[in-house]
Amino acid sequence: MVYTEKRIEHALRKSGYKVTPQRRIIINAIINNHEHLTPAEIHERVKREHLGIGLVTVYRTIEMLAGLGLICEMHAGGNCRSYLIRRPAEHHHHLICSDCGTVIDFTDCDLGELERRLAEETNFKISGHLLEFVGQCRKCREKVPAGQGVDA
Amino acid sequence: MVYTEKRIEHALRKSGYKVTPQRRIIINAIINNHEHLTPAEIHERVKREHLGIGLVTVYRTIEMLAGLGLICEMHAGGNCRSYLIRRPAEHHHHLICSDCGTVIDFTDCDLGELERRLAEETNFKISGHLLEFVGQCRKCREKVPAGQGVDA
DNA sequence: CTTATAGATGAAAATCATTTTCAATTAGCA
DNA sequence: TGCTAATTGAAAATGATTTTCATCTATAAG
Repeated sequence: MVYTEKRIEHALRKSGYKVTPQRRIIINAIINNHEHLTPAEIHERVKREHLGIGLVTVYRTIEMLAGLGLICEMHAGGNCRSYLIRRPAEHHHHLICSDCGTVIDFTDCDLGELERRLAEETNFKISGHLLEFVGQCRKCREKVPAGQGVDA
Repeated sequence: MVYTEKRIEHALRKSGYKVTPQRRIIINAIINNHEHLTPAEIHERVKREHLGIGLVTVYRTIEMLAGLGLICEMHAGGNCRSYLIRRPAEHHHHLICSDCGTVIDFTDCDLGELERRLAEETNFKISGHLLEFVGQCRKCREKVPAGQGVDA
């Protein structure tokens, strides 16, 4: 299932939110981008279309969209600043290039067995998980002269 | 392998860092704590022993320790503020209670097969991964009257 | 045991991300 | 069309983190 502008607008209305031009522009900026963006980066892009949109509105819209599960956050390697990524809320994971930041999504993680065991051992009711692989994409690997070890 | 004060001090010296009383106190505060702490929380605890230690020094020490791989960061659920956790840099993962914040570590993740396949499919050189389960621990589950759905 | 010095410290200021406040505006229902 | 609650943007407030800089100190060298 792919999130189109229409579908998102419908979801907003269904939850009692108004569909404003600002929100439309912000949503489109996120939809039309295949990388993860910080709120500031989204604001950057959004301003190209409509100078007046304030960063505050970006924050507010992001919060709303995240609350509805229409976008999701990501946590790239070392630094922890929360990045946002355009993506349906479906279950998926990221493979991130530590050099250039390229993100590849994948869906199959096959953690059911581990989750079951953990739940049993710890008495937790597990509601979800975050799985991200970090590495170096081919392009970046070809750039550097020799291998550098990274540890996680 | 458990990180003792001695071992950590040795690691610092080996890397050319000086071992100061402040650093000792900060390291001990982190070692003697089994929960993840924010820099501010570490500062809290550290001040009990030595009023003079500044938050700045906590930040600087944390950065140094993280750089040496002696402590690690964690990324708890929704909000992304970087938490620090006392733990050897050995490979391990977290199971986090979304209500009370309790963290349980586990080491076996069995992602080798998936990692191999991803590497092959994407041409990435994968250097590590982040895996965190989120759920509700028994105590917190018993507190609430009925089940509330959480999605990840 | 001194001494010299690079590295470390702490206070204050600077920076940067995020949130709050509030008056003006507007989407969408009646 | 008009009403009203929701939304917006500017500015201020807040909070976390980093930088600056003068002072201090761990430690290597003598």
